[in-house]
Amino acid sequence: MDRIDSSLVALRQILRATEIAGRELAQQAGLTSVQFRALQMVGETGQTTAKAIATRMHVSQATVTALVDRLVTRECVVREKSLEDRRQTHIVITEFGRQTIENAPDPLQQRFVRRFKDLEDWEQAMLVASLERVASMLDAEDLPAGAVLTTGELSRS
Amino acid sequence: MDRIDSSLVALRQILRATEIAGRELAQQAGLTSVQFRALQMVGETGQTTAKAIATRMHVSQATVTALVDRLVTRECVVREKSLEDRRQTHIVITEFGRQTIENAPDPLQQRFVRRFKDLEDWEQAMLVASLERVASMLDAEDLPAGAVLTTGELSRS
DNA sequence: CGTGATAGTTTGAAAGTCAAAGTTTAGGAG
DNA sequence: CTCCTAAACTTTGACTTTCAAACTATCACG
Repeated sequence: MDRIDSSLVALRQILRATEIAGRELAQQAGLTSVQFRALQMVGETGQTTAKAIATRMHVSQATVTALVDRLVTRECVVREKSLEDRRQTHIVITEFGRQTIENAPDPLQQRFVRRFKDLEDWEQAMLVASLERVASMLDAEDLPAGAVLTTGELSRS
Repeated sequence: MDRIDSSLVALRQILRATEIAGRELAQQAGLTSVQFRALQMVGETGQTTAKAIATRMHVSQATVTALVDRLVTRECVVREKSLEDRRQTHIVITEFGRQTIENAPDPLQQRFVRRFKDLEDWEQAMLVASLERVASMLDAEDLPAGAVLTTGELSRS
């Protein structure tokens, strides 16, 4: 069955393109991709907790501590003790951090969106249906996923 | 335009599922995902050169040297000076390395393939067309990509 | 035989990652 | 009110990935 190969190859290409774009994106922003991903999360709401980042990135809290240390050094975020629950630390994005995100264009996503808009109506519908189908075939459909196209690194879980 | 969001979300889910599966896969094999990827490449043909791995993984040769060092330590591969061109070193997979690959099932890919086979003919055709379409929209269609579903980490390029 | 390009290794440094142990705070049982 | 457990975080120590730059060994060509 050759279609299986075709589909796997296409899927792999999509993954690779995203991976490479992620590198460039982060590099352009002067951060590593991991740092950039974390910063994006903070940026979504303006502030979060270390725990939330750890959970979303599937990484330990210790890792997040180290990661946030670096974002603090780069003045993209600041730590603020929570007043409600003093065990928590709010990670708050700085103006500089916000600009870093904004000034980092995502050529990959832009390209995709631009081309998607150019498609015929039925084509758009087909693509959405297909992508959702594939996601469900990977048992991915219930994973939380913001509408942001950024790959992350790997390592143990 | 809501379809754009839907498509990006689905795409992101696919990426995440792959990412997570990659971690588990490598972990099960007792290697890191980077090591596993490299081992897979060696396994494809039984042997390669450091340069080839570096090129395919988009990392520097120095990185590959370090990586291969670990695969050698774990007895998954051995280094052999090339006889034709003595500058080259062939990275050759060992029996143990081969077993490591074989014993590491890829649940994600298997799941996908299994479900893909269950689809109606027209659905398969649609999925392939859609995936290839998306790949081309990401300018990914000319990237070399084996028919293997594994994500890689990131970092600078 | 030089001389420049190629393939790899070494070295030193930054970053991501975790487990395990430690700190501080919250919240409930008594 | 006190004590104990759980939760949120940090610290420490160790490993891996990654690179740039410097170095070694070889090839290939004039």
